[in-house]
Amino acid sequence: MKIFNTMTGKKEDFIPLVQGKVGMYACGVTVYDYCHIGHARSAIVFDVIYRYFKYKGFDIKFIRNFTDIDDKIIKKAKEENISWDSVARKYIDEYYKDMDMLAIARADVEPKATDHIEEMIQIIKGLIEKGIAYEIAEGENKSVYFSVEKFPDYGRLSKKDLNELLSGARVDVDERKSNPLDFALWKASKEGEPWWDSPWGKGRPGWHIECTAMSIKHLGESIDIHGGGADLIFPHHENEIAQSEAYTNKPFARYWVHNGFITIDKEKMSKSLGNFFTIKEVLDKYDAEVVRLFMLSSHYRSPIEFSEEQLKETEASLERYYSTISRMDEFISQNAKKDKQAMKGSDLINWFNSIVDRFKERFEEAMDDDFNTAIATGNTFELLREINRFIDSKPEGQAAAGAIIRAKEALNLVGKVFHIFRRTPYEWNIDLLKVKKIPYSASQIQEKINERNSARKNKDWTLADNIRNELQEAGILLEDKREGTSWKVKV
RNA sequence: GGCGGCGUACCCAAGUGGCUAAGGGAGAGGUCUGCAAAACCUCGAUUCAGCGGUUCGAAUCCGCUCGCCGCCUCCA
Repeated sequence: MKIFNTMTGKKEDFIPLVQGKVGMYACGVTVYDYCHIGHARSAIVFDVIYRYFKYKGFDIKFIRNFTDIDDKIIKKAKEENISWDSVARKYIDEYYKDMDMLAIARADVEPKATDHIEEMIQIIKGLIEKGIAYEIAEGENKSVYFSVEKFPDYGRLSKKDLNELLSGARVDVDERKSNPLDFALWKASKEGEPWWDSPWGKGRPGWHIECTAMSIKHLGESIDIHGGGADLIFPHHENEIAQSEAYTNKPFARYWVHNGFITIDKEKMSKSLGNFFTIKEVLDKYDAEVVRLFMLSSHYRSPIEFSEEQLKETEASLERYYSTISRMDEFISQNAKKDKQAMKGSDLINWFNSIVDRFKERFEEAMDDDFNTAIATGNTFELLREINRFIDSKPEGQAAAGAIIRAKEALNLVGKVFHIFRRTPYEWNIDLLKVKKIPYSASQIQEKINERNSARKNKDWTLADNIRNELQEAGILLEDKREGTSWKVKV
């Protein structure tokens, strides 16, 4: 297995600290607002990485935290005139609603920063004792800063040179800090702000220290994988490394994994630019599976240009998947009971079986190569074409049905790791009726179909076509087949 | 200004030294069909931003140019 490591800028063989085990930490969200689809991407990427490690038989422990105390949360609380912790609670709830919709698995531990104040204080104390952190008085209380100059490796992850950072510094120059790049481990409480008791009086933790504390507590001093969005590389992850390694004298994380951004009109989606879509907005118009597949159809490190057009294309791809499954199911039910005498096309069946076997191998090859979900999705749609070709060649009998069953299992393998392809074609269409707000229920559609079928029996093509058109205008397509008429939602 | 990345068909997107440059969407033609849909078949980049170079051989490595983006400040 190869993983691209931000630290070295290269793909490296994945060698876990303890054989067969993986400790992985992903930086979660700051809970002060609804999540946007950039958060969704990060969540989906690490969800699939998590599921793939499990699929490969690793015993993985995955931690994803919540930053539940922070300037933005405090600001939001003031604006809405509610307490900071009710802001945090509200957006944690909303986060879970979004993630459940997107079928993101829960991490093994989902810790909150404010549940680890004591651990953070211990680490900060340790850093002060080592002379790497220092205190600054702020009235009755004190703040604590990390001295970047005391950590020689500072800048290694983000490939930044301390002097160059300084010369181009856009950071606030605080005269009391010994270096403008020094960052807060502990912030003295200002009037009206939430606070915790500490050796430095009333205050609250800085942003970066929480991840150090939670990572060490839940996974130990050294872990295998630490990740998050690429915008966390600097300063957040750089600072985490500095504090953690200065404190433990051990390597903090072996592999640094960062997902790329979502862009709108080629620009990074961000709150400040206002060019973002919330997860809720997108899920109001598109099925969650469409969003997952959309994210996975490009490599996790590439930027993804987000647009409705892209989502529609992905929706069409999924439609292709489900309509193929529908054909497969029909084929299986028609052939499963036929005896061996009825078998036709055994060479073809062998050929097809070998394609399916190769597909399974190629799936792992793709995923083993830095989680290349884009290749894997490409392969999946190639397999769909092979399946359709196989069915079109009209093989018959149990062996043919068996081959199709094996192909379905192969698709389920991808579905399991990507956590898509979870429904039956019928369920997919029922859900599409809802998401596309089509004013017909399944039973109403069936009534129309029955009505049309009697018209067809009487060769009343005008009435039959009128019914077809009526449904089509509502977004429903009818398919006449030998076995009868079925319907699906037009995408 | 410093550092990093990207530029592959109409659109999206893999491929990072060597079989015919995956796959999806859109388009054109065909088979099938009462009509349609689906599916399948065929067509579509002699070419990978441009220009040089290395090599028996490059979209893939090196250099330069052009264009775009990100980080350097909170950010998934």
